[in-house]
Amino acid sequence: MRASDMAYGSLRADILEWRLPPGTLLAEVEQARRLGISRTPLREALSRLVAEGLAAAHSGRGVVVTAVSLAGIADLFEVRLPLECAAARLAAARRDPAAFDALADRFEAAGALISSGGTDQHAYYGLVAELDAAIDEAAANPYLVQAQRQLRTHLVRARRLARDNPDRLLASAGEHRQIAQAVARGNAELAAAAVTIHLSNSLHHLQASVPGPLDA
Amino acid sequence: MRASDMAYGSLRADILEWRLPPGTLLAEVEQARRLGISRTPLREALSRLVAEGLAAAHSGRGVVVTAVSLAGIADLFEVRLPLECAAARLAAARRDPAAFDALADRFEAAGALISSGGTDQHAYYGLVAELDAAIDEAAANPYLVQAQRQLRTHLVRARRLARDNPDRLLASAGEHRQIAQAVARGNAELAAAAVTIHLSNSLHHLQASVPGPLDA
DNA sequence: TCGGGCTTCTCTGTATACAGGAGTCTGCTT
DNA sequence: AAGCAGACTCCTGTATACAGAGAAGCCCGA
Repeated sequence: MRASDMAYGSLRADILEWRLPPGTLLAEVEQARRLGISRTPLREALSRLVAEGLAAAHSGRGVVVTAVSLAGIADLFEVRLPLECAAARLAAARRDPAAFDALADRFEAAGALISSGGTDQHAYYGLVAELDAAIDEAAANPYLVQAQRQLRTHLVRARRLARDNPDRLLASAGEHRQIAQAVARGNAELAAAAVTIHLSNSLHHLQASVPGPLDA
Repeated sequence: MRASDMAYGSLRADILEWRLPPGTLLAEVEQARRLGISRTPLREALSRLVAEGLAAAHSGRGVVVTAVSLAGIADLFEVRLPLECAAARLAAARRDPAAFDALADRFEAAGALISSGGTDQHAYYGLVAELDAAIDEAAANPYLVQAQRQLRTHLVRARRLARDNPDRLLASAGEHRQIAQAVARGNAELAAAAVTIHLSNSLHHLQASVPGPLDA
């Protein structure tokens, strides 16, 4: 493992999990010392974060962790909607039915688990990530995967703006189950519709649960 | 201007204009000497190219300019279609009518110029880039702009696979005029339809004019 | 003659040293 | 007291030196 890859992964995780909140100044010498590496690989990691949009080069003063705002989330979903729909359509056309049937079953089980109160949020988001990965794999389009990766990165950070309650998690599980089922059946339009519903509900929940625009 | 920015721009232009054809090995010391800079800023430029998908890190042997294939172009357009449609819809909703009316007029003039034989391909592609930029600006969505920038980068390279003939250029000018007009009128669905037609024709032309899959 | 292993060489990955510039603080002037 | 100018300081941007890893070539053995 290269030191720059390690630094990139570490910083990226720290930003995504809000250990490095928006507005944090990432000084080169400080971060290099913190991670136990030299400035050279750290600079490469920082440039990758900047390219990804997780940090911005604050001219002359180093790079700063970018802000997350309500307006930004709306923009994010404006792009996610057509892209996720396209991915779902392609996946429906090229999928392996068994894989998505299995995912649909697991979302049904997750829904039952949530209703019974045994909510494991971390595990649930892992399952969502599995569905995303399965759709990406079925869509088999590297350009699509790259674009999705960028957007999902920002989504992970935006999630922390909202308090996830069991009701929303239960509804989300049902929506994801619908998506997986539609893809499993090879019904592209149904899959796109299910994605549209899910993203619409997801955005609405996010906007409703954030008190005001949070800049930092 | 930073040396790394200069190197990035120079290498990017060289790759896009096929002065560095697919498969070219970009050795650090060689390129650094060619550009008259040190390895440090050159490495930053290379990492940006890799992140952009224009080059790939060939483990242990440096980075190599990525290939352009027919299958890759089909993938590219699979993503471009929903994204350009979304951009056109947003632009139609938020546009400044005068700007797009002016662009429509310029495409009409460009069409007349092409029919009369005075084709200036370079200037025409510049006009297309202006329309793209105007749509981006009107859509006012940074995530969309970033995704589009990535895709259009690869498109520029793919264009060189096809021989542009005056007939196709004339048709393209008409299609772009339709897009600009639809956006100017604020008709989102019409704009999306015009984009769909243009991309479909564009892809068909590309696929028809390439003899076989070109890997390198 | 062909294949495998070893050696060597080159190239990447990393660390560090140096220079230029931007920001800030302080002191002076009005 | 407030504003401006100058200098200082820290931080980024760049160059270079060094080490380790991978690849290629060569030699030896079968």
